[in-house]
Amino acid sequence: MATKVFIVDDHYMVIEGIRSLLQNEKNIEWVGHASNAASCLAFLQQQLPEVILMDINLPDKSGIDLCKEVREKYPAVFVIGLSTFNQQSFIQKMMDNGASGYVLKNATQEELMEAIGTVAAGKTFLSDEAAQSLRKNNEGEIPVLTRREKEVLELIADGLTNNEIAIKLFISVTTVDTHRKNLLAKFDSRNIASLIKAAMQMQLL
Amino acid sequence: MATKVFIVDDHYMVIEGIRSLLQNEKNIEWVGHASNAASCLAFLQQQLPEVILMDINLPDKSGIDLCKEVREKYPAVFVIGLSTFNQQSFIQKMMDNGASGYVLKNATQEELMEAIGTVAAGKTFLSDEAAQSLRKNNEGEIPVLTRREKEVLELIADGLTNNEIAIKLFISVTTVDTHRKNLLAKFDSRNIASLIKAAMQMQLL
DNA sequence: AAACCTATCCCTTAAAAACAGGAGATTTTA
DNA sequence: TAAAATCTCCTGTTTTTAAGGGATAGGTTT
Repeated sequence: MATKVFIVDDHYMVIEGIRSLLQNEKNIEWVGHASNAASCLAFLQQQLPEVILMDINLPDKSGIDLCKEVREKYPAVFVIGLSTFNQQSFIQKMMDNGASGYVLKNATQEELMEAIGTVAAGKTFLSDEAAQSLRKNNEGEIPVLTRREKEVLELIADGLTNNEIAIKLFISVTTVDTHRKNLLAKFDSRNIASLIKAAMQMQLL
Repeated sequence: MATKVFIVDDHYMVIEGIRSLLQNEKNIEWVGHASNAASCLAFLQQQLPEVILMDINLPDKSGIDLCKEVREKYPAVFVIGLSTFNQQSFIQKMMDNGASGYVLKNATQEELMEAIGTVAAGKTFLSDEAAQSLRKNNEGEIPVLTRREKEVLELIADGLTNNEIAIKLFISVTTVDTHRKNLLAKFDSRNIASLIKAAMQMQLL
């Protein structure tokens, strides 16, 4: 029986590329594609594929969030993350949110087929580079930030001083300072400059 | 006569996608593809296409640099930038380095065909989104930094204090301070936090 | 030769951030 | 419900930045 595969990617060229890679495979059934999270969810109400190839970068919602939502609503559907970047932070987050695999967009047809097969069988597939990336990064993990910390971080990155942030959030300057302190600790940064750089690299800003 | 088209992109899926989009077009002749800058340059020594679709992100060299090199060596070859990001800084740099057009990877077949046709005729093609992005960004242009300023900027982003930077570069703290001052002015930033964010967005770090 | 860029150095002052350490109140979660 | 997490606020001290001013010297371009 053919594995039913669905694609979510906002790049037409990538969808075409995957379609072209899979179209002659007999044990793959292409059930459709979506270019954003909303139409993906709409599709799933009608029909359930066995595997979803999901881009990390979607226009309306990040693939990381979409992955979580899909896995909660339809536990039988397996998700393979799909990304241009070989960035540990993304991979980590996708796997944390229930993805069964991760494939880079420079994957070959063989690798893609292997990934789909492995994941459809309920196992985990990580492309070589992605696996490497996961392994080596014990340090450099993405800190878990609270809502307030994220808010403060964004305002800091926008150039506001503690005082201005305090006014904006209706809290005391000392509180802002505490959040700043905790941010520095969580990122293991010496000062705001390196903190902002790290946060940007981790796509937190 | 068919337009000879060559692709440089490190993502196999994208190459497949473009190939699939163009394969039934009679006025397009697919002359080959490369997945990095080096093999692109090697190919050009053998055969010259009329149009190169060039990814911005290549493993060995940025598309921005490759574009410049190709245009200098082979002025008859027109380059269309190809990118996932609709980021003004990239577009700007590509055009500055002699690209004749810029297309996003979510372009449709029609848009891609139009781009190739326009560029092959010696004109400029910018996809709608890219054009918008170029227009609105008179402000937010990338500052021109001196060698020293770049050095200092990087050290600041790495979390060093002025004092540490001074020691590292064998210059006075006041000099570091001057560079910092000039950086803030060039980026029109209020403080280092927003400066680092801006620099990261412009891919200067 | 004059104009310009770059890098270097100096001063002052006020504001801001970093560091240290504690502590009460409210949610979340196990 | 009890423990943990989160948000809140405090008092200090020390270090670093920001922002203003100005100056000199070497090199490049025009």
